Amino acid sequence: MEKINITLTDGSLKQFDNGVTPYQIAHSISDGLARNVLAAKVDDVVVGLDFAINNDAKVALLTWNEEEGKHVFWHSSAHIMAAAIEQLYPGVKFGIGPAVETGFYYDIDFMDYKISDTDFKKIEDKFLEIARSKVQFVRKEVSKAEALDYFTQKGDEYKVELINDLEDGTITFYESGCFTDLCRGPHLHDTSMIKAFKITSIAGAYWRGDEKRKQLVRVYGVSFPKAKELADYLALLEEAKKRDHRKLGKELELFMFSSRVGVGLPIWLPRGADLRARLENFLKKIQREAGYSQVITPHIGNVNLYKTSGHYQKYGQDSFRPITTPEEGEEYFLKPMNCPHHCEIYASKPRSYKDLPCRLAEFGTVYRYEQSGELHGLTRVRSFTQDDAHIFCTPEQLKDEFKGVLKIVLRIFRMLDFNEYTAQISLRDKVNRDKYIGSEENWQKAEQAIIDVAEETGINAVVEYGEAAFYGPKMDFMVKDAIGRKWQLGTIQVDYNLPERFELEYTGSDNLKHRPIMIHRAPFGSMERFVAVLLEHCAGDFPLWLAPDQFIILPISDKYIDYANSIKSKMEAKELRGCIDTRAEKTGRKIRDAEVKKMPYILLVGENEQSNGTVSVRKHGGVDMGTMTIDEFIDLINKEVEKELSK
RNA sequence: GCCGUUGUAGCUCAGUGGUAGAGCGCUUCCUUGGUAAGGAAGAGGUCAUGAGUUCAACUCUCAUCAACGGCUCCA
Repeated sequence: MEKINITLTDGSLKQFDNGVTPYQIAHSISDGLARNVLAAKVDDVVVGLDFAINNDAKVALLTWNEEEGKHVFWHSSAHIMAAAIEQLYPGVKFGIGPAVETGFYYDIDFMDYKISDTDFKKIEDKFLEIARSKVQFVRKEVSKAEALDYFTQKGDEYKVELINDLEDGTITFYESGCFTDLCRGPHLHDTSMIKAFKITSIAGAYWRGDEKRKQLVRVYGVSFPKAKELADYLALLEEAKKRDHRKLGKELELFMFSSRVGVGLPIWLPRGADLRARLENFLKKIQREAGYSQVITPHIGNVNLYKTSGHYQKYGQDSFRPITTPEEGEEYFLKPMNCPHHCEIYASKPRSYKDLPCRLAEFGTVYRYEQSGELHGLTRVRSFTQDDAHIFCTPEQLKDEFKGVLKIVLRIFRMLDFNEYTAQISLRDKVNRDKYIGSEENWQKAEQAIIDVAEETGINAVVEYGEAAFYGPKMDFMVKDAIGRKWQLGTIQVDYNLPERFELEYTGSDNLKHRPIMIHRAPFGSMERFVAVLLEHCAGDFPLWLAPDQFIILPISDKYIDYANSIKSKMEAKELRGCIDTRAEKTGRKIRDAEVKKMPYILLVGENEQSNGTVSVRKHGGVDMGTMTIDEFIDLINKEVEKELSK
């Protein structure tokens, strides 16, 4: 028998008979691995365990510990869930059923069946019944005609539609018991490893994501090789709920909503407004140092402004209705973006190349209509404040300007310990380039500049082709919230369109008129979303420089309230902020309440402290830092804030 | 906007076809205390809103509004 060379992930080389399967390889290594292996990657292609390897190859065995292993596991689970549902609801039709980040879903047309969470239990039971019976996944290559024939007969028009889009000769079915599905695979060998399953939610989902087509029922599920892992996962979800910014925002009295004010319109309460102001002031300071000028523009703008910018044509119909003046019938729009206003500022006087770059910054509140079902706490609202700025520069300056912006973004992320962000560079479609405005030369220059800057800065950015806006390439920053949803925060966008539309110019050294390039940028993205994500990130334990209260003073008894007041005044004179718990409660109680309120420093004052002019310091979390003078404590806070700000 | 779930005291939640309950919080009083809950009393609710069924609706039905989980869209 002919031998082939298999390179394993640890770099070791082993010889096997030609036609060896990943399962056999796993088995040759250890019984344990053979029991746990879910799928394999052969030369970077994920395959099933029965895949016959016919030439020298790199093989990685995938277990539950690998994302790709989990995905195969979940994808197979999706099939079993579909099988369970088909048995319980004969005649339903199936759309697609992929694995997702955590678990999987299947889009199903339930025909006349009504389905709700009361049905979950029986589907789960049926699922486990099938899984326990150790059903094998059998791969079958079929011709397009056969495939179409099968699903036409079954009456599943969704699968027929999918098959019609496929090339003949590449179509495979997977059979698991009596359920046959169109599927590229790969799959588990059999269902015996799927030990736990739960339907997590159901939702409507348009067929092929198209609002105009039929809405199917998307059934979300998650499965695990061990029952305990399911329990752990559910516990983790419970834990994550405690970090939810909507819950924390209410508890810490940072912001609120009122349906009487209007849905999706956040209201910042005093403590939240103060916190936001600290963030804004911090960024203003950085921007001042980086040569930005602060501007302020109105919350509405004449409809013609947005006709010039193009926003009206694109968003006019899907936005708040225009505001009209009673006498003249002029139309105004609530500002959906700040850029048109800033373009007007740029255009307000002649500019020389010596004036560039011109950096105009504004914490500009914008208003956008979002569908009611889309609103979500502070992360998706109808009125929000962008930490916006527009940089007008020459093509030569683009790269440095981009780099300058990126530095600000990264500094903010570093300071707030946002280590798990993802950066995405969005470039033009590689093939279809008709839809992009701006010269080929400028685009190339800008795209290259972004790539170079990312490299020089050492950030780990994913490049996505075809994701650029029609007006220019961009770089976005995404951060996950407590439940794992991704939100876009910062963005840096190059724009050739608006300078064109507003006919912006500068006089070059050649005494000719040139068109500047514009960069839109918002390091936070929006103050609302940023604070939401920050709140979830730190679970309400804000860094000291941001915390609404930096300390709370707990008098041991009301004999020491006067002393507490004198300390508070001293600290306020040094621009530290805090409060006093004057309730007639025992110290243990006051400490507990202060801990629950996430007070960074708890200062106990009683007889000892009063007679010595000191405070007893306890840090949030229970660390006793001993007794110190008030000046020492002020110094302690200042040093900590300084350290945080210099990260 | 669409699909599904939910809506009872400031918060977290019980509850029943015969016009409401707990814990926490709040108010008052007692207690004046040393590193995560001292004691007692009291106030507080058109049971989201509107219609319908019924002798009777917080409970059943429908509609509306809002919140929550998704879908299309986006900071």
